[in-house]
Amino acid sequence: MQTDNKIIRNKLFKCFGDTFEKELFQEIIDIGIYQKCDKGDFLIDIGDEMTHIPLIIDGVIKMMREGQNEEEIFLYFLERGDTCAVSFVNCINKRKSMFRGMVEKNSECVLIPVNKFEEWMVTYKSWREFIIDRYHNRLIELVETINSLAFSTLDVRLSSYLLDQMKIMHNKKLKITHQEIANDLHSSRVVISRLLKILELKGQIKLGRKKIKITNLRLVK
DNA sequence: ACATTAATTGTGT
DNA sequence: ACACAATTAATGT
Repeated sequence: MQTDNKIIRNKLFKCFGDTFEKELFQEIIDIGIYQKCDKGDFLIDIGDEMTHIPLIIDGVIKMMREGQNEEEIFLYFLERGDTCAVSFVNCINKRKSMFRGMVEKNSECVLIPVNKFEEWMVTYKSWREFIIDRYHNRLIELVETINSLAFSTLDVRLSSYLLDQMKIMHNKKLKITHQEIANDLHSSRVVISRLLKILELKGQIKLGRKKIKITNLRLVK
């Protein structure tokens, strides 16, 4: 690893230590490029060439898709132990990224060059299984997103969005504005404000300026 | 500490 | 969806 130190190694081990066999883990240490990114950075943007695969060892990445206009829609989060699974296929085919990955919470990752990625697919069973497993998970998440887009009303989507945020941030207090939620869900701020108010009146959340506290939120469809 | 401004949220039509 | 009021945070003096 280029920026060598024990802390990174330990973090990496915490996330992937029992996923990968020893030799592979050592290779990751040797070859991987450590990168820190701050909130708001783009880890990957739509149209970017994929040259590396990130293994996320800390923080949260928000993946989204952009429509024709300028609007974005939230797809799913990546957290520690995850990797940008969709980029695998893009890498192999030398395609450009379909998604945008924005750093939601200060993150750290280790970048693996594509050629190593392909090599390890053949040489390491644990790598192969890891990739397939993560790809599978992404697919499930995407199907869930599609389901909710197609069949759920906005209030249900909002509730599940809040629960999602809570889970990924490991915090019941969300620092987020109504406008940001509206952008993610492809709705308008006013509508989100109203739905949030209803949730507050039901006693499921507590609203504050730039923050939402989740008290008793349940998903009832 | 106070006044001004900007950003965020609430509500009626 | 739009308009505007109300509230709160940020900044300057």
